[in-house]
Amino acid sequence: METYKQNPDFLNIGRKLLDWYSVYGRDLPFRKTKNPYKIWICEVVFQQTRIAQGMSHYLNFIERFPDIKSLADASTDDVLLHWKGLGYYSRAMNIHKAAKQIVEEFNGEFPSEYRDILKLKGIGKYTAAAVSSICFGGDYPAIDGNFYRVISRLFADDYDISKSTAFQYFSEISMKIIPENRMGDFNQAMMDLGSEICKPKNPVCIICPVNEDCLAFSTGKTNLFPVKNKKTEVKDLSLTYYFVSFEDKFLIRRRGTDFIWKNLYEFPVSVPEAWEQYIAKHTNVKHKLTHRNLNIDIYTVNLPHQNLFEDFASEGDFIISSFEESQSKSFPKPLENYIKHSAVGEASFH
DNA sequence: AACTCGGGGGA
DNA sequence: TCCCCAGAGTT
Repeated sequence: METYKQNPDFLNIGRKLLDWYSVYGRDLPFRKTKNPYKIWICEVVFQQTRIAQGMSHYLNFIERFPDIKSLADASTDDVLLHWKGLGYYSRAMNIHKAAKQIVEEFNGEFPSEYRDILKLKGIGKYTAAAVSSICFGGDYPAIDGNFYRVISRLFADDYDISKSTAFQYFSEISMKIIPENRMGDFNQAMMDLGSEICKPKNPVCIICPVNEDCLAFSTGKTNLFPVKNKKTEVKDLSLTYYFVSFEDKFLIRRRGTDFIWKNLYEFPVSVPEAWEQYIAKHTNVKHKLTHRNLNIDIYTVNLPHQNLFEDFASEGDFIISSFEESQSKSFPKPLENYIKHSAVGEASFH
């Protein structure tokens, strides 16, 4: 579809968006700074994450790790702890690695060139463009979900945004409507318009600053854009855990770097058959993720002797943890919830 | 180019 | 239920 090429005034659309942003832009904590470290962290926190959901994590993260060096010097557990419950945990590991990368390769100073920013672990085209444009005046459009939606509706463009070529496609279109030297503000204007006005469902077109220019609106077809053909399959996943405890301690172990919940902690996934007699309770936890329906069985194992507990721990390389100690580690959400509501957890509250 | 990685919220 | 959210890494 070539409709957008017939639009009479691309630049005027960009100016309207900037004017709207200067008045109605959201007042967010990271809007008051051009500190590339803070902009970087916020961009990664809010990848595939709503502002309301990630805000407390962002604030806590920045408070605990106020600069690149403090992050580079931190432990894996400490970094993951501040990412606890946020999901997509490789983001935290990548941020940690990138901080070390900046210390080693860029003398501890956040790189100012787009190409250098792009070299950092966990920073892709979108985040590099956002940091570059907001902090260093780089001329790169930050093409994200908001961007796809706004542009595809403006020009009623049915290009499939789930295709890997969509980034390049929408990048070229967007360059036609962006005023010179205002890329940072423009990128943030797109984010706010997409979040507040041009929402995925029920967009508030009546107060949109560019509704006169929007082909999807004028034809009453905003619900048809953007076009996204790829459908994600939801799979079932069953897990079994054993909450092995003795007095107020229980066993935990760090997960591997494969599959889900990379580097987070979990309970033992098996116990000796002879321990059948010590299984006291069975809890079934159902947990929904984006691409998975989780079905988790958790068996409570109360051991009668401390030596059984300690032998099993040392053989299986488990950590004997108290409730308090577990609070300094990052668990998958359903296991976190289980610990919180377990007898061990409740006992520790009193 | 397709697949994988969490969790929460809105409709 | 289904879809989406300030996407990136791996294969």
